[in-house]
Amino acid sequence: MLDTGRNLTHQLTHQLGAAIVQGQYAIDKPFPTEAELSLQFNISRSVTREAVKMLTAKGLIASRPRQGIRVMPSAHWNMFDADVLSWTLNARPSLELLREFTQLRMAIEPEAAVLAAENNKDSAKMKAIGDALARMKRADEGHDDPLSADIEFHCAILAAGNNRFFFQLREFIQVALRVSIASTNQLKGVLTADYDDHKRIYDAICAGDQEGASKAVKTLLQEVMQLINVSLVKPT
Amino acid sequence: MLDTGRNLTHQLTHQLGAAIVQGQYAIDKPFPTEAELSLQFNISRSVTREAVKMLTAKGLIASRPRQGIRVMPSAHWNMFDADVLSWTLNARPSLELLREFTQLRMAIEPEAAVLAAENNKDSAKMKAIGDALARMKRADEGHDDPLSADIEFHCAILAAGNNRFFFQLREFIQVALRVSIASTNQLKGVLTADYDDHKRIYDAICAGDQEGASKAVKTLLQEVMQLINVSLVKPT
DNA sequence: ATCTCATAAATATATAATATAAATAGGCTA
DNA sequence: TAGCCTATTTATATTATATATTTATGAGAT
Repeated sequence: MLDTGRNLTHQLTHQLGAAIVQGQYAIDKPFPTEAELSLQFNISRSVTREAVKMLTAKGLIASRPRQGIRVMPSAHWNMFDADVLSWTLNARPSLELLREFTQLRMAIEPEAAVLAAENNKDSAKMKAIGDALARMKRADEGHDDPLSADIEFHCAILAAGNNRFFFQLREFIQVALRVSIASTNQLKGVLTADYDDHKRIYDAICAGDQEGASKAVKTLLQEVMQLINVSLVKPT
Repeated sequence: MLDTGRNLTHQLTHQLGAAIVQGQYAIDKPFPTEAELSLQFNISRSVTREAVKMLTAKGLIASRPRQGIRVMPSAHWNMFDADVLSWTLNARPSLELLREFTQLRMAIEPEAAVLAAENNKDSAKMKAIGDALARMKRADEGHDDPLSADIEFHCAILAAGNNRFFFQLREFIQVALRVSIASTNQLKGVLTADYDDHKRIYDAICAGDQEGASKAVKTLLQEVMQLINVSLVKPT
């Protein structure tokens, strides 16, 4: 136990973070004090405090003298933090959460494609999208990992828009796609996303066709959403 | 110095976080070591380490033995963390960043309105939107704060959609709207946003008119964007 | 009885001293 | 030149102790 990660603080952070997100410490039930955690994990007080501070920074807990540490309501958790997201997806790999994630994608990605199309003069960024598309083709022929190629394609679009907020969402999308698909491999269809659908997006962006790019992304995501909804109604 | 915030660790975290985001520590220039920071702020090693861990959790820095602490490239900063966002906006209250933020809103908020319209049976959440709208009317007559009412309205829509990710964005939108408008009060027009524009959004959501709700939000945000673009081209 | 104020207890906060481990740079050897 | 020591730097980790903050308790006054 406690031996994944770079150092003790990180290990404890991940262990506690995962446990909290998993609901192991209910919001009303008492959370262990610093002293108890140190004892329980056989670890020094400083390490415990540092881990507590990291989880505090991510919005999972808060601590005050005399009151101890308490778990914050999940509304306060920073879901856009890659760690928190990955703990959440691993703890409860529910189709419901996957649906919510896809709804977010349906907001973000069409607009990201619009921004990319607006910025289609930046040849380096266009090339990055094209390269990812090429990887997808190679993956179709069995010479590359289809999931990685797919993720890279969507991230390249997010990066192409000259917008720091969209750029930042790459890691988020990356983690969510990888984790959620890994844990719900029943949705195999998402993996083998059509090359042609993606090529349509790429072509529209390169042509500077904002409306077309947006539409093409929406079409793709609606297919994903439909798959999820079918699975939600009639779970296998 | 160092007396805002709950405890020493938080104070140091905010001070260093703001300084980093402000570019006070360039990414290539050496960052002070733990020992130097402790000396410089006349503070114990533990407090320094805890602050470093909090900033690490937010993606601003990373630390390794022998190498010390280094500032991460800004692409790695967790911009969706309320602290990081507020430091950034306060450090560089640029119209450019405001434009990027509004582009993000144009992705998020129309879809949020769609989800809210989809979920229009939840009377408590509909009431929350209605209450915020009422506050806006009162603000128009000078009996309430127009900015707070405006923010509350948009956050109520984000909360109405039964989607954890959109819900999480409330704090983000809240901070960004408050800070950016506070520092760019030249855009007074954003403050006195038309009551009628907002009422149209509310009505469409209540009626379950997804398309109409989306359109109404887009119209509102396009006005904001136009104002920003005008200011960007011809700064006052 | 109820209110107020002092006291006590619990817990995080903060400091300090010391030891260990990891990573790098530089020099040494082959 | 390549590979291997060795020294050094720096974060990492432990431990002991002291302080501050908040809540609960109880005594005394009204």
